[in-house]
Amino acid sequence: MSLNTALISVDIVAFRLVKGRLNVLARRIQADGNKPEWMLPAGKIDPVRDQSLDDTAYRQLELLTNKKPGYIEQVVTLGDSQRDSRGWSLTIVYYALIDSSDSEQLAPSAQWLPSDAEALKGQLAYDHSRLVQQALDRLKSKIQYSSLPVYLLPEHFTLSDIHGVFSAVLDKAPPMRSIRNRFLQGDLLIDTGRLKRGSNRPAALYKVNQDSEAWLFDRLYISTR
Amino acid sequence: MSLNTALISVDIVAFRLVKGRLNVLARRIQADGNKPEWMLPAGKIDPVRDQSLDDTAYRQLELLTNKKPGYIEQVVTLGDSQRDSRGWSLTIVYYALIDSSDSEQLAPSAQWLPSDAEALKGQLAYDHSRLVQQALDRLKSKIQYSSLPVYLLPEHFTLSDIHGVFSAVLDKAPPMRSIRNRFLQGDLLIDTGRLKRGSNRPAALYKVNQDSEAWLFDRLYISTR
DNA sequence: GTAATAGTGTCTGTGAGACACTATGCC
DNA sequence: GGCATAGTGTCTCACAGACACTATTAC
Repeated sequence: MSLNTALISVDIVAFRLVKGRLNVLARRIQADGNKPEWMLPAGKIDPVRDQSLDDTAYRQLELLTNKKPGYIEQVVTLGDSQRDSRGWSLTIVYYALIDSSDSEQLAPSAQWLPSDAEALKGQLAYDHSRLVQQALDRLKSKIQYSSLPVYLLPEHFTLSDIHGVFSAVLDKAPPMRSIRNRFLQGDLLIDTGRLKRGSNRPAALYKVNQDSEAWLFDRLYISTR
Repeated sequence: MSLNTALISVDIVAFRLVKGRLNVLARRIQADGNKPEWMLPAGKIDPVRDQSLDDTAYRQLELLTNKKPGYIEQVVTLGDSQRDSRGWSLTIVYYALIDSSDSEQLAPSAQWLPSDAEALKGQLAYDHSRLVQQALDRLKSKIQYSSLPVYLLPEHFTLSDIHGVFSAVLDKAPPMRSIRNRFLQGDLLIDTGRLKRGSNRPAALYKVNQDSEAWLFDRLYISTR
């Protein structure tokens, strides 16, 4: 049996908005020569500390970010004989959405990299740019019929901020009218009563209603396809 | 490290319509005393024969059905320290849709069991009834916005047969009018020109357009929620 | 006041659902 | 012919999208 536990890992694609752009969390690795110098947060299952795979994902991620992400979801498990030269390998891929609050305590070895597909290909080791692509595909799909956008925003945000999430993830966004209608229906958001003041008319600041889980709508936005 | 490869398995929840009811494929195990006597098709990765996890799933399933299923999809990977008394275990769960053609060559140890949740709890060993539930949840959800129903039908089928799939899976179905509008749009189905004759007006027989993959629609049926 | 962004009113389009209707087979 | 199931016509409803409109702030 050439499959051993050294080749089982949980890899996390953590997304975050940095200056309005979608970024991916990466960890520096010892660069030897021309090799790419980054990898995704990843690690082995700790049979003692981890009660479940979700625990493994949370633990790996928190090692770098020092806080619990607002949303994680398993994407897929990949296993094949090609990806690792040592033989059969098994990778459970997660993605995580990190809220873009100001305070952040990243580990020194960690850094946010723009999620641009081409750039990542040159920067990420192993087949990690492919894992990012798969996680991104899922995010791009799910953002269109769920409340996921709010998990990329800070605690308090405006409806325009949601528009910004769509732009960052999909490079296009539904009209504000549609975002408004969708996100203000139900008990999804709570109006904090506070306003975001800028150079123009202030916008209402909302926060997530913690009573409600990530919500699934029953239609896709069409303008984003 | 108490996690070893003996505890990695690929488990398949294969669905099929038997006399209009949703069934799940099970394999007989040596019953010792009062224990349940069935388990899901499952097995280990064969690092030599399997190029990928999908291969493992296909191989395990074909051992029992002797034919390739029309549709498989990975549901989730479960890992925790509770499910197997020997320690940490990892299970990659797939579901498969088997077309309900007449000819079938089941292995002697295999049998179709009604997918009724309560009944399965008493019949399936380990936590397999929970795996069925998770696969069924996915199927119930996805059937509402995809062309999956056709993968549970024989090669030639009528639009009423699709209605029957919804009834079997969800215990309710969209109106025929809606099924018609949805499934006859695009190039999803091909009218074979043949008719299914019964005691009443014959129905047009359709087949799947092999050019088109499993199709995703952009709205859920509402009557099925 | 003007500029700029927030937010509303309302019309159109699409597809699900309701339901009455017609069509075509078996007996 | 009657009956049963197949299939159509068409109205309503819900929600995405388009777009003109009003509202509220900074300056």
